Amino acid sequence: MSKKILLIDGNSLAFRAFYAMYQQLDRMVTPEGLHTNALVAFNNFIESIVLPMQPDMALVAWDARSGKETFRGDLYPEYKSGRDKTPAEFKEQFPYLHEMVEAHGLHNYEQVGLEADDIIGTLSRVGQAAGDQVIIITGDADLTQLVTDDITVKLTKKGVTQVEVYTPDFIMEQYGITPAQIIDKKALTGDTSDNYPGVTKIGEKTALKLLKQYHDLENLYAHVDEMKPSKMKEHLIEDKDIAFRAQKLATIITDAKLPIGLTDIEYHGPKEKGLVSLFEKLHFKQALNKLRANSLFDDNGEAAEEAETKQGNFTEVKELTADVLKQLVKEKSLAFHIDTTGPNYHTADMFAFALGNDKVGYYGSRDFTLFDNEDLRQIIESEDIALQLFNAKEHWVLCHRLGLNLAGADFDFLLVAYLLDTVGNDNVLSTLAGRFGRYLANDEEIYGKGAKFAIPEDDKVLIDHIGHKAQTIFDLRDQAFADLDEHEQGHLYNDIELPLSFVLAKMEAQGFTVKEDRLAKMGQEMDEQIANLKTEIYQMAGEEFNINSTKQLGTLLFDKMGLPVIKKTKTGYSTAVEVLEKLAPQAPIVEHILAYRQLAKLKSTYVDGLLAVVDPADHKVHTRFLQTLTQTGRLSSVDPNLQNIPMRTEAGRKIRHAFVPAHEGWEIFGADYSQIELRVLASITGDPAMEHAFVEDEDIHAETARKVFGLPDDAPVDAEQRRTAKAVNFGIVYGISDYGLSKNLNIPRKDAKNFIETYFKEFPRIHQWMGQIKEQAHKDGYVETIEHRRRYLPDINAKNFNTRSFAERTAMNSPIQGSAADIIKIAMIKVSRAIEEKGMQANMLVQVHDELVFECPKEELEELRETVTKVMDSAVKLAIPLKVESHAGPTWYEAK
DNA sequence: CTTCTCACG
DNA sequence: ACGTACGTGAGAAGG
Repeated sequence: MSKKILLIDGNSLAFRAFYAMYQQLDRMVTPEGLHTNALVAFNNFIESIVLPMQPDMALVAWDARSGKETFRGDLYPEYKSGRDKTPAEFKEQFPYLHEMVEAHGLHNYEQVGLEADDIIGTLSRVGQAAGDQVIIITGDADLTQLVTDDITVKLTKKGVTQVEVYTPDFIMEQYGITPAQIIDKKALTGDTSDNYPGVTKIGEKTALKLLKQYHDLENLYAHVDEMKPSKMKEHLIEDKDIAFRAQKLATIITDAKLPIGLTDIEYHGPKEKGLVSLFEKLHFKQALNKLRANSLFDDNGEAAEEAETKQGNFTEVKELTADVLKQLVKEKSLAFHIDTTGPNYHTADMFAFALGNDKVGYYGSRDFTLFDNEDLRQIIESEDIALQLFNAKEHWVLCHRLGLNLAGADFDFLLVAYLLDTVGNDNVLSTLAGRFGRYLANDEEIYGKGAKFAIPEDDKVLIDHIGHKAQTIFDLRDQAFADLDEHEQGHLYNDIELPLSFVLAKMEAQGFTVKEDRLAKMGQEMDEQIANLKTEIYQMAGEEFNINSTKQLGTLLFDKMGLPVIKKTKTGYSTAVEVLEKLAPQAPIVEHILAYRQLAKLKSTYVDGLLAVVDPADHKVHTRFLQTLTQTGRLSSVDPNLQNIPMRTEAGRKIRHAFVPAHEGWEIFGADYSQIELRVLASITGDPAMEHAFVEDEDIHAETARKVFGLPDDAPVDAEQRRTAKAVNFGIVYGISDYGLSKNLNIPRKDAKNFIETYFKEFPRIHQWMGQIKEQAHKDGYVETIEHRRRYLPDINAKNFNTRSFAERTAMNSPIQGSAADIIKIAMIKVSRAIEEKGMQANMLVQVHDELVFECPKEELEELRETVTKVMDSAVKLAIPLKVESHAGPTWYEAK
């Protein structure tokens, strides 16, 4: 019977693998310092291309490691010379490539005196002779000369997981020649990568033309005298020897003497133990998890053993009943978890929950009427039963919907994992558990995703899964808390993030009232203006097109109207605001397009977008503040995003008229920190000049202007100077670069550089701190805020200048932005407590990074203003005073 | 599902 | 020489 024989060109694929993931080189390093980019890509290649083929025989051929003494070297000493030296980061991965091949159940082979091509060439002919089907995978187009009806070559196209299939028909279609003629094509053109020449001035196009006419090299030279006189003819005659030598060099050996045969390369599938040990060595966490997930269902001996130990992580999950709850209510500590049908826990359906601990075991249920059970209510509401959770904020809201007040939260795995390491935090229990070496099935595997989402009918599947979640949370508690201690983050977790999560939960549940009719009316007015603008734009353009399409707009402005291209994007012309503003003086249509853009944005995002998420039951929007997303410690807000409601332009700011208090006779009150990031910077660095400016409550941008423009202390500063200084201050906070500043201010880079140098001279401690924080990042691999919030910077020692520079700017910016985030978080907790203690009715509604928004009865306004200002002012003790400004009014529009 | 643009701090 | 300002989320296009 015909067998499937797979022959892989190891060197060319490994080489491709290395460069396919070259961008990742610096970030893919094991703790031992081994680069793994080629290994990762090669593993992907085997898993996605090789395994699905299920070959009967499989071999990976390598060029012999010792020297290149092949016949080709004898024939032409320059063969393959002049190549760049193999990078050390690639070389060190070679031994593991061989081990990986073995572990996947493939065979390695190399032989002195032969190249990988020759081994593949020879074995492919052996296979063909035996009547088998041969598949060759390579990144080297040379091998296509081996193609026949029984031998297919798959050539990697992009990276290593996309291939193009070469058959005789395909080659004929592509080049108009047969596979055998590929050798003669190379005889004529030579090969720059293998460093041997062909006939002078003959490239691919000419070679193909000649081969179509004369079929092969021998015949061509037999008739070369009959050719019309031409430069090409002269070159052909001149370089005849070179051509025949190139022909020999290009010819892959198909009859080498090999001590191995087909029976030596039989494929019997991957060797699980080998893979596990290799992946552990290489710290391939994803690959390991995948392996473990699959082995649970695998029934071959070796894998089953593996599965047992993995399943041993979990105890049996039982059905939760009222009797069980009688037992559970006596426990001091319980893991608790609810699953919902979607990420928006304000609206998603709850379909299963679990409770348990290591002593009494784990219990799951789909029956939410159990939440009427007194024992369960006590478990959730009692301060005395410590709850172990994944996302405490979500569970507070879910319990709130069930009419319960969640209390006694002890461990929030999501929050702790985020504090330990913000990088690669996908907010999914199973992946975070993986970070702690604990396997758990993905929700996606159990429930599916998107349209395929379905709650399993089988209790065994559903109840087991949710029970295992509870167990995972419970089991990881001690380890996670120990890590937290090691990071000195106990205070950050216990006194800031965990209490904050309940402050946020209440804000979310409270919601912000939106006057839908006001919004709708604004929408109508906008629609009219949009329609008018559209007509004018079409008229000016002389045609109708989709103004929202950057592609169509680009065609109009740059191709049809011939306006100068200011900036390009990856895919075409940029039509961003800064580009259009530069074009506006040259073409009146541009102003209209800008106006259209602004209105279209406001209408779709803020009018239609907001109306779509207003809860019809209470006319409020209930955002979710994501507490474990940003890399700096800030919050983010989704569904809707209440942190980017327009403010900077009057037209946009009007949207805020629609945000109103929940009750008649109430007001909206906003309080914001003035210049908090610069104050934090002044405080951390202890810079005397900056400190002085803040202590004296000077205009900081004007003060900076005097410094960078060398003006006397009390000299007046004009608007332009202040604007420039403001941009410099922003730049400082972002981790300044002359390039960035020059772009922002639209000034020559040299001038920007001057500003920065002067700035650093005038604020020497800031300069000093910038150097120090970078150094610390290089040494430790992370930076910290005033509350020990940590941000890891895996790219800080990258070889690539850009990658490294980005990490360095981040090192400067994160402690500043993050410390400001720490401060307002502390303030939020204290404000919330103060409101409660004073028995005030006010509600905190939104946080916008340096600003808090409240609603309160009019009579309470002054007390609230006093309380909030005082608490925010004194939230933390800094060397620099914090300053709070506040505004109030009937809507959010006035409260800023 | 990615890219571009634009809203906020 | 390199070619970047820091942190977010949402909507519309277009493949």
